[in-house]
Amino acid sequence: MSALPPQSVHDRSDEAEPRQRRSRRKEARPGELIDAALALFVEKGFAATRVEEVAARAGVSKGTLFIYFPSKEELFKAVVRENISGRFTAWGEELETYTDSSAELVRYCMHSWWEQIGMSAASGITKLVMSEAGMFPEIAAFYQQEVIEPGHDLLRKVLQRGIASGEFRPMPIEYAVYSLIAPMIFLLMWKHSMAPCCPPSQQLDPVTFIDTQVSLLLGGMLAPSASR
Amino acid sequence: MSALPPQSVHDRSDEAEPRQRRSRRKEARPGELIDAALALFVEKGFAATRVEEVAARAGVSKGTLFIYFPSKEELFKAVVRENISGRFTAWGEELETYTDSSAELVRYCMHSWWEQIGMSAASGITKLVMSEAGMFPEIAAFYQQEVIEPGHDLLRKVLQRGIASGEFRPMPIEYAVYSLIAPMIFLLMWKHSMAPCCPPSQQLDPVTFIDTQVSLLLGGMLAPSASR
Amino acid sequence: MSALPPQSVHDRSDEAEPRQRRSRRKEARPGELIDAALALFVEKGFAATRVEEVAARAGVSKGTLFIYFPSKEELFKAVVRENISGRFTAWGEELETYTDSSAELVRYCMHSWWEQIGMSAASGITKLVMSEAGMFPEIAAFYQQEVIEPGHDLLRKVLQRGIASGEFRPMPIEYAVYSLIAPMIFLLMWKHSMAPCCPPSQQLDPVTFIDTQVSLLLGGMLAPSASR
Amino acid sequence: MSALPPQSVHDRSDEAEPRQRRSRRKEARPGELIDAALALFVEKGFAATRVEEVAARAGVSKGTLFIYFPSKEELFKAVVRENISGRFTAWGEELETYTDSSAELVRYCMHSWWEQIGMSAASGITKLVMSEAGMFPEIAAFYQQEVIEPGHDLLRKVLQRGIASGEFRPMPIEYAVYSLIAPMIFLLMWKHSMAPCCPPSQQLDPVTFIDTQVSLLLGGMLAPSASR
DNA sequence: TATGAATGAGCCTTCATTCAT
DNA sequence: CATGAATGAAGGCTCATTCAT
Repeated sequence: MSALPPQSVHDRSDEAEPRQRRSRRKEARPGELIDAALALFVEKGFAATRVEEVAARAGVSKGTLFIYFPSKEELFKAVVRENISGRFTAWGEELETYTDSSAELVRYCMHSWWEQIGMSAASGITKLVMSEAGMFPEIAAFYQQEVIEPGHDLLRKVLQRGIASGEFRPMPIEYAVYSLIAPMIFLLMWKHSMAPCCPPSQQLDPVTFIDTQVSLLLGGMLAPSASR
Repeated sequence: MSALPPQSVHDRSDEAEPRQRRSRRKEARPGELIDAALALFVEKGFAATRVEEVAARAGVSKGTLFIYFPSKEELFKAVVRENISGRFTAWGEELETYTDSSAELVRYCMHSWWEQIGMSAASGITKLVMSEAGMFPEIAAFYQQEVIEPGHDLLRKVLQRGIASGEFRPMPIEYAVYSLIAPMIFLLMWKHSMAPCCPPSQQLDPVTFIDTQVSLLLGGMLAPSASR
Repeated sequence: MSALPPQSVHDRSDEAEPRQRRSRRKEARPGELIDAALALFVEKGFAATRVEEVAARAGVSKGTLFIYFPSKEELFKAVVRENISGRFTAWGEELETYTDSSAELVRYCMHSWWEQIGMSAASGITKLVMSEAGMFPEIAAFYQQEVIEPGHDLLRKVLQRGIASGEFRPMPIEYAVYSLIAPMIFLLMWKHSMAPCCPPSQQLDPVTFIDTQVSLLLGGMLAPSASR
Repeated sequence: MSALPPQSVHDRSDEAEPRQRRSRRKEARPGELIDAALALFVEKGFAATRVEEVAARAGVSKGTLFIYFPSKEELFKAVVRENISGRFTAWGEELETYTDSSAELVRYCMHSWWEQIGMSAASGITKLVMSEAGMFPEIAAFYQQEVIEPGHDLLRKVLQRGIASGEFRPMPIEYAVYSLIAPMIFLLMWKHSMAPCCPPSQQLDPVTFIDTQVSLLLGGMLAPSASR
């Protein structure tokens, strides 16, 4: 995990050198707007977010936003599109060369996903997409296709690897994959929905949650011979 | 309908006997409005749902809605309040008298929940609450307190029952409970968000999903001695 | 001309009895809005007229306008549609039974048109349509078809009547018709465009203008035998 | 270009020799902008024309336009000012030396006006001024003063010449002049408004129209003695 | 009590105008 | 001078809410 390529898909966090005002920013604008929009859409929902807020958060005026995005809706789509992790191919390659046990691989996948997606700002889009799916069915379908499906494929391979090696017992793969996806989706929804409204006593620690979850699931996946 | 297990929390679905139109409906109005609102809020979100639509779906005029609910926001709160299952106490009693194995109990809980909550019209409020949590933090907190917590307590007891009897191995109970909750929440979100946008090939069968999920988790919960 | 049926196509000028506020006005609203819109569109043009002004002039709020017309553009179309004179059929019948000379008939037509169209509030739509033709080609085509054409047909019949009776000499009828139309259109445009901006010394008296115009044209139309 | 009959007021149509790009164009800029603006204003109206379009059509950037014209309104005024024919003095001189009959002179004036004004790009300003008179009263008054009045004076002289020579009968001169102006204004309005929206079957041929119009009017102007 | 016409605050979007480069 | 990114006032349109009937 250490040597992995940089974090988030697009990185504009460092406002390091305030060089030439105009020209430099011009290229940065769309990204800054998308970041601002992501944060606000996730927090308040699409409808309740005013474009003026987004613009203000990106440090520009309302009009400027419309230079880069023809409408609020297109901004939304851009937010989703831009935050769709293309990391799956990288992960796919990582999987090919993985040498440890499949149980370890499952555990690694889950934690890795959390660290790279779940903890990043991009984590909000899943919540966003699920919340706004009713209003943007195409977006939801698109997300399903571009994010859920690839992730699903990756995990299927992981489980097949384990079954092929005899480490895992046979299982209904398609549903078992969802057993891995479900807690992660839950974690995201929780983080962005209930967590901010709950007292500290009821906060979930993601890493512990994932650990527990994986341990339990692996208990059901590992072949009896591979006793623990 | 009489001998059936307690259906939905409130039932106005059957327009069976059109007795006295006026009088009967008068009392039913708020409930009909809440049902209509629930359906629309879940489908389109709070902001994108017009009160006029809600009224129309309930068969009344826009003005009438405001006789029963002082504002759209209050309508929302009423929707959540009204759909909060008070079934937990009933389930609690059921648990006390349950005699089968704890593994069976877990399985029973999950399926029972799905049949009574997940499949009902009320299933949407969870999606609703999570989606709108950003806009209605009090509602989210309220939901957490009135629904999640009791459910959590119930499941905790189930697990403790298994551990106490030696059927389950020791485990971090709080997180293990979330291992049971997570897939159910995921299922709800899925049903109301992605499912309507996905091709048939990618639809989840809830029962199979729950089955697989429970089997895998139980694999991790059951004590080694209780080998399968 | 005195005994002619009522003036303007639709008459809402008399706010006589302020009976019941709500109900009575409801039916009057669209008409009041159309009248207000006509006046403002003619005066300032389509784009420079704010819907709020129209509403204010009709004595309602901005929102009310949109109850009756889905958009400013539809309001514009309604203004044109509503002001399209259906008087042509009545004139057509009048023509059939006319017994005086064709020269008199021509003169009568011109003055009659001025009194019934030119002087009415509806006179502005011609100016409006011509001014906005570039932005509303369909409207212009519609107007051409529903107003210009019927008027053209009527005048053609008048000229044919004169030629058939030998009162007029043969002439290129289509263009001769435009010789009658042109000064009337000019008069309208003038009234709504230049007149309000010109000093009194340069105002045209419509009746004198029409008189002169008709006299001159008839000079060219009358057969030589019918010497004056 | 030197020996040619006085074309349009300003001519930038021929991009013939692409000499020194920069320097030559620099001087031409305002004119190119005015031409572009004229075309667009006539086509779409003042309000519906975006300055950016004008700039683009003139091949410069939006900002450049504002170097030459302080505001869109000033651009409009410049368009009108620039297109005001100073040809009246030339025509006035032509009139002094004209030797043919006054009837011929009238005919000549009308056709000449059409060829030099009506057919040129500048023909649109009349339509423009009349359409936008409500929004730009000063412009309308200015136009009246600088264009209509001189033209009116010229035609008055023509008629007076005919009356003085006994060729024309006495007539109310001021209104008779408008009898000549009206069809020309109508023709312009028609060309720029209805014509583009009408089917070919209803197109007017300007020359035939003018011919017919003049013939008819002359019929009413010529003294009886001067029988045809 | 039920209705639905009316309201007006609010938001998205446009576009003339400015100004740093 | 030329550019085009940025601005922000203005205006079309929506919709929750009110209230006379």
